[in-house]
Amino acid sequence: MRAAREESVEALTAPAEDYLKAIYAIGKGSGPAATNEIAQRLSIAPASVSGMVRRLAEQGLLAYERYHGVKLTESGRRAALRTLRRHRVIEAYLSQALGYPWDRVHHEAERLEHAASDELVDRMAATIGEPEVDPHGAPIPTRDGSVDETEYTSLAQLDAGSSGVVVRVSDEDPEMLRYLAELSILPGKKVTVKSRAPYDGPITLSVGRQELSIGPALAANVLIAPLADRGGKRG
Amino acid sequence: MRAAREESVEALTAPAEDYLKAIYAIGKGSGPAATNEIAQRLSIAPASVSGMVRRLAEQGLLAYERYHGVKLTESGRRAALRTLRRHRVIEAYLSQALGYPWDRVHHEAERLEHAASDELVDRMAATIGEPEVDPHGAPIPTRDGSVDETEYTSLAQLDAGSSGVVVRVSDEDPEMLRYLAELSILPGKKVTVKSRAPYDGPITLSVGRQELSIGPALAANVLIAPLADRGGKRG
DNA sequence: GCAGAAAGTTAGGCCATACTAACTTATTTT
DNA sequence: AAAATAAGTTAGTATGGCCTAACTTTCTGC
Repeated sequence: MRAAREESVEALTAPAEDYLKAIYAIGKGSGPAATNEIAQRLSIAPASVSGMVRRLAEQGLLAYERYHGVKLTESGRRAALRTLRRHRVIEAYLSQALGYPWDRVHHEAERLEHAASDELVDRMAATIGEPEVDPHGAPIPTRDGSVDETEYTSLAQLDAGSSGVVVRVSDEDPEMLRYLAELSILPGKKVTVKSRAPYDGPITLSVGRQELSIGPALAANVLIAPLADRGGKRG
Repeated sequence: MRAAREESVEALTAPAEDYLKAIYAIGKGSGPAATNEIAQRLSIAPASVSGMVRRLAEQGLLAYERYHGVKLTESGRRAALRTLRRHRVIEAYLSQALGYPWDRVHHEAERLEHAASDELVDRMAATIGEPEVDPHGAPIPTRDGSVDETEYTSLAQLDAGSSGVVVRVSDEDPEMLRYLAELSILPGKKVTVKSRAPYDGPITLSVGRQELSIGPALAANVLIAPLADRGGKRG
């Protein structure tokens, strides 16, 4: 068995790190990822994915079976989490230490995550008090590669009458983030679903003292930790 | 004349930025740079430089005459200064805001300078009070592209009996930086040359209360703003 | 002013990463 | 289970950035 030789510690290129992150996100850490899905997430042609995936598999980062998608190996998973940690620590640092607006930290972190050393990232984390989540509520992997992988319900799935605390919003679309901030739908806020119109209609909810209505597409981007039903209509 | 089309605002690649920085450093901002010198500074083969230099010239960043070296165009100079500003602001920020050790800020900044946005760099600069020099004493270009290009004397050129203030030390060699720090030869310190042994022999100087001897190779890496001669032996 | 040395360039490769077009395999539908 | 569709791969090409080897130009020393 000489496979171990392939897993040498060459530094990963920026595109390689992006592939691993994408595959991690698609498979929620351990599941398989389809070629087309990777391509779509990275905005590249599916044909390009085949080639890159082969190279990453040769490096021992992916388990790849032709025509059947890929999965991260243990070493691939570690690499993905390392990048994810960098990304999220950088986001948190930009936001907390430099007053960077929350709708733009993601974009900046996308580039910095490939350039920042682990030492820098650790110093950033220490400086802002070892945060556990990034500004959008995404959990920050620890130095040794563990993460909270709890899966939350999205606001779009919450029944009328239910309440919950916003734990996380998706981070990529600046415009959406600005809108959510305007509505004060932010991590930590308590929301209650008042009603849901049928046929993918608007969802009415209360956040703090406000009452507002949002579409299901937006609601799907808001993850919730449900609270006990406050005893209203059910099912 | 359609040459202007070539000068479009495509983002520069990291290697391109490195070439421009090197050419700037060699030509002190405006002079010509020889192929071999660029190659040496970037640790690549001279043949590789020819190719890259052609591409950069096509983009309007360099004035290139085959067999006669290159010079930065105005647009190339601006690009070089933009990168230099990023580099030095990042160094200053790492040092002041994150307690990064001064012998390692250069290395970290070398990668971050290609990834950090102008906005980030401006925020960093603002956060640490718009510094004018980096931790090694190198002047930081302003947002609008001006720099102090004063040329200082090196400690190796200072006559016995002369004094001066250390304004800058070269930043690339961590070991050297640690040694200089140990000797307390740091920007801002006053030094006086006590004596110089002939045939490139050691230079004896006083720094604060200490008296010490260094070789000319090291002394050449320390730039000095001379003070009035304190009236000793001359010539 | 010419020979040899030094400097610089071209030629021909290589690798990573992307692309399109054409083909193959897998899945779904009927 | 055959046909249609979707998903995935291969083939061939491009580009940026690097390499070595071989060639050309420029400079230097007599």
